[in-house]
Amino acid sequence: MKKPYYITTAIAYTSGKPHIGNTYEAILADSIARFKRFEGYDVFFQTGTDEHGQKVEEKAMQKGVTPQEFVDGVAGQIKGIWDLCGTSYDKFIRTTDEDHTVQVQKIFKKMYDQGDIYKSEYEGMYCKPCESFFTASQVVNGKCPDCGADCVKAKEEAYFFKLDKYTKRLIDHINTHPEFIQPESRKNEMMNNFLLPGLQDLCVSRTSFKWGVPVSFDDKHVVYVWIDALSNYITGIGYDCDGNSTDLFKKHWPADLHLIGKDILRFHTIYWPCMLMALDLPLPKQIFGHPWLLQGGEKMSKSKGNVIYADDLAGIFGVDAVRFFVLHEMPFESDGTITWELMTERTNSELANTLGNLVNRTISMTNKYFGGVVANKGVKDEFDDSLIDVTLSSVGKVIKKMDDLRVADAISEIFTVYKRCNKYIDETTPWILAKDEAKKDRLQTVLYNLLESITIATTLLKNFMPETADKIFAQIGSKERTLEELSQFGLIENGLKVTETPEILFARFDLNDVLAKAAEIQEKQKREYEIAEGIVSEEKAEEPVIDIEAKPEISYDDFSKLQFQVGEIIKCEAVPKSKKLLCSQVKIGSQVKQIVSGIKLHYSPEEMVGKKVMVLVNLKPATLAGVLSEGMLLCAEDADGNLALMTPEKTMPAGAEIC
RNA sequence: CGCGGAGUGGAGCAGUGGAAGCUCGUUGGGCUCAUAACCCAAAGGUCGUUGGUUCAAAUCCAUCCUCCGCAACCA
Repeated sequence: MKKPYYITTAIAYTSGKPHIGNTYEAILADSIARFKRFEGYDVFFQTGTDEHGQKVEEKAMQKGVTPQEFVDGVAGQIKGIWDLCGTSYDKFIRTTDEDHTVQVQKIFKKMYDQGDIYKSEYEGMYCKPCESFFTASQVVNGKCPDCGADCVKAKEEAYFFKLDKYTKRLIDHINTHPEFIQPESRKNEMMNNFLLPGLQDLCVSRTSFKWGVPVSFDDKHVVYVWIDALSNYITGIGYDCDGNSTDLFKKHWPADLHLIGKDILRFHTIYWPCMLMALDLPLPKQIFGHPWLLQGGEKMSKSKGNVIYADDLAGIFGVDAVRFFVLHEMPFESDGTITWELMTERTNSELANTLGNLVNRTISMTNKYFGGVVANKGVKDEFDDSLIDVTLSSVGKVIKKMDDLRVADAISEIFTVYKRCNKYIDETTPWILAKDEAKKDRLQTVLYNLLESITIATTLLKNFMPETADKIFAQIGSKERTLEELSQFGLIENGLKVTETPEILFARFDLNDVLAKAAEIQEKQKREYEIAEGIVSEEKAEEPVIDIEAKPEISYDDFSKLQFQVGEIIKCEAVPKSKKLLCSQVKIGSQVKQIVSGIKLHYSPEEMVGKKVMVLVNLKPATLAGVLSEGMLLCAEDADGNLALMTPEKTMPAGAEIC
């Protein structure tokens, strides 16, 4: 029977589109999953989305959609990017999946029943405008770090998970399982910072927002992120709290590898193991906290407009170039860098020059000298052994590197073979052999050896760059090998025919072209961000202008007859039996006027209240739809009839004259 | 003295006690099958500072400097 292998990524939070750093994790996990399959493991690869929480609730409200609609959109976007990048997940779990939420409720209840979870109060600094709690360390001089308002000490009812009960067991486990936390340097961080000083109990429920899994026995509370999100690793493969877990779960738990960002290592190496102990489940075998991919040395952020997205990169360079970059350029322990310049340079040198050109020149020569026919004539030379040795020995080296999760080094080993092939061409000088009819068999053998080496290396490459590998096999006409076959050199059968028209695998990119495209992308991104944050209006760029019929000129005296004032809407309701009318009570100075306006299609009564608007005050009162109107609210109207109330650009008191 | 990580040729990185390496870039040369690609060679580093351990230190210890991350309910 095949040995099982269960690998997961962290589930991505659905607050927005994932950038290349998030995508890196999915691609990294994918390459490991593919390699394990290649090695003959029965692999289950799970990824997905973490969809609950306050931030999602807020973002959804901003957009005017329900949280479910919002996460459906973002989850689709995330899945789309994972798919685009060719991640071969077996399951994409969403924390809003019903089978997941049911289990989360059961897990919570079980922990509560057995005394691991208890009800208490959370005390912290509370900011009223933000409706948020902050820790003492987050608060700046007693002010809210977000909005700057004063924070007050406040209490909130909450459930807590008892961590200290399991701390000692966890410390022992970490000490006796050195491979548990990877890279090892992170282990000390966790031990010294958190475990050894002693753990505070973990807050596992909230009452301040609603978008979460409800606590089944206390509907004021929703399950807070940890129990909800972390348990995806077991619910996704069919864990059941009541003992009816699926065969899939029995086969694959404990997980072989949780692949996560280093920023959430604490949750995975401390909270998650404690939770598993409470459920009496074995701990995952290994947790790998990978470093971050940084844009030009700094963290990516939307407001800086320097976020690089996988789909933008793939649009220019192609999916496999992106996979190659993130897999090959990331250091093992420290953060890696991605810039458009680096991406261009790497793609040109490694992919276009070393690999693409090698395949292209080899096929070209085979066509030129032998009409595309491949054959091993067995005429050896002094250079052959070294080529064969480098090729065959690469297999073991790649496996060794992958065992240590050294993906970047594994890819380097494969490229060592391609480079050796290029050197072999120079050593054997096929173009000189071709001039001598007597050396034809030698020439054909040289080309055979090249194609054989390329086939072997590309079989390994397929785990990291699946599309490219398939293209190469298609062009050569050879087939990918099994792991067992990789111990032999010379499996291509005589008579194989390469393609007559080799396509360029990777075109070289001109840096200036790339930078121009990048600038375009970043400009667009910045604009989208500003629109989303309401900094600029959507129509700002290329805004259509409107021409209206000109009215006769008036004198200043004519103008001064009109009295405009700022009015504050203190009450507003729809006018019954009317399609368009809203009736507002408008505070102007010390008096309140009733004004009816035809803006119901554009403003709801609720959003009207509190607005400061421009009012024509001395208009003769009139009755509209049976309701008295003592003035007029001024609006701008565009060609489509959309209305926008005129409001003062700075805060002004009700009654201020507009002149 | 909060905790942790990092500092290696122009750039990006490997290298945890025993003759300073890799890729890119630069310079020179070779070659012409190929995507101005490929191959060879050279230049370029007091391995952050200062001290210590050792026959031997980029590597271990100490000190200092600089940068970065984390600091516990911001997912």
